[in-house]
Amino acid sequence: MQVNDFELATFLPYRLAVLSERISKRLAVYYETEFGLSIAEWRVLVHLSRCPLVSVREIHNCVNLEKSRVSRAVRKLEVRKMLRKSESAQDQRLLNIALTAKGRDVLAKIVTFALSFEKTLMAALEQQEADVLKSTFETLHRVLDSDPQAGLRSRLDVPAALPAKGPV
Amino acid sequence: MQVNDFELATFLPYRLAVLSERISKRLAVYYETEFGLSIAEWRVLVHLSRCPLVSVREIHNCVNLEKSRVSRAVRKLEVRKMLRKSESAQDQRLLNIALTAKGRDVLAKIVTFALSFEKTLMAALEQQEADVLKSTFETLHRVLDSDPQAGLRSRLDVPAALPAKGPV
DNA sequence: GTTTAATCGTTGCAGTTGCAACGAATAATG
DNA sequence: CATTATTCGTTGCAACTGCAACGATTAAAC
Repeated sequence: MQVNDFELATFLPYRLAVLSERISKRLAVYYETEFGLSIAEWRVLVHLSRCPLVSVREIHNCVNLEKSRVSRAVRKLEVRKMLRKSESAQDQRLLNIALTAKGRDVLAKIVTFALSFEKTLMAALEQQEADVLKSTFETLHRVLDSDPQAGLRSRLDVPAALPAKGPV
Repeated sequence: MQVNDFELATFLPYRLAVLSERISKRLAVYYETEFGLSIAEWRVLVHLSRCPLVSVREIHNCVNLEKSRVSRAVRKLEVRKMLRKSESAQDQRLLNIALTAKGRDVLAKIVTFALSFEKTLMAALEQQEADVLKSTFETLHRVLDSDPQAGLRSRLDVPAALPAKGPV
């Protein structure tokens, strides 16, 4: 193997990383300048809109964030009154985290922008391209699923059809 | 727009980020445990194998890394004797950065692994999927190219066919 | 030729990150 | 019941990050 044969510009992991970062940063420009939120905080808000009363661990298991990162994002969102923390009655180790009205308002605005941004991206693709892209994500994830050295896939990233037994 | 209609799991920027991170981390497991390298250092090494005598700025322009990140990666690689720094004769602001034999050896091993890893990923895709994926990357980049709020695309990430006038 | 502007690589700084370890609470074991 | 394991959310810490500013060098402007 000649080292010089290697082309970073066509190397799949690199291409994915560059595109992904560029897209994420464009979105972040919006919610950072508009609401001073980080990507972790944005993901936490989104998860709370689907799951109204959840623990730190559950968020961690669902949105691909380290639990310490979730913990810190939650604290910041609490300080800014976008969510409320209370302790679970059944299990005092757990937190019940829930959106406030303010959190819901902010999230609604970001979601509106996020969807229109996504629409702009997808509009540039042929229908067939969009379909292939979707199935490609799953195919590549499956390759990693069978690689013991690869990290695990978050529950939410596994298509609902797949076996999803028990709680997160 | 109902906030609850928003599904993170099918949101393109999120899906891209999750997949990209999972793939990059799998690769990093190799070069971190084997050679103690970071992703920035790995990209610097790769670039040097194509461009034997380059400056910090040139690496920065080519591999999507902040110049301070490049500067620090270069220093670490120099300490570990994988590259050599010398100052340019024509312009004393510039550095001439070049791989050492050791750097070439280490890089060759990583490249071997990287290519076989990429092959494993691509082998799971139909030929048509692979082609579509490639064009999809370019299509999405072009959408961002026309968005003034999006970051610029690095030179190396623009297909050679596109106008590439003048030095980086 | 002198002054001003631009570019080079580096670094100070403040904020963020992941990891490991922690105390508190619950579950499992004997 | 008592003891041991496990799980919860948090935090200390060291490493990393991006940004802005820096001195040094070169280019541009006048």
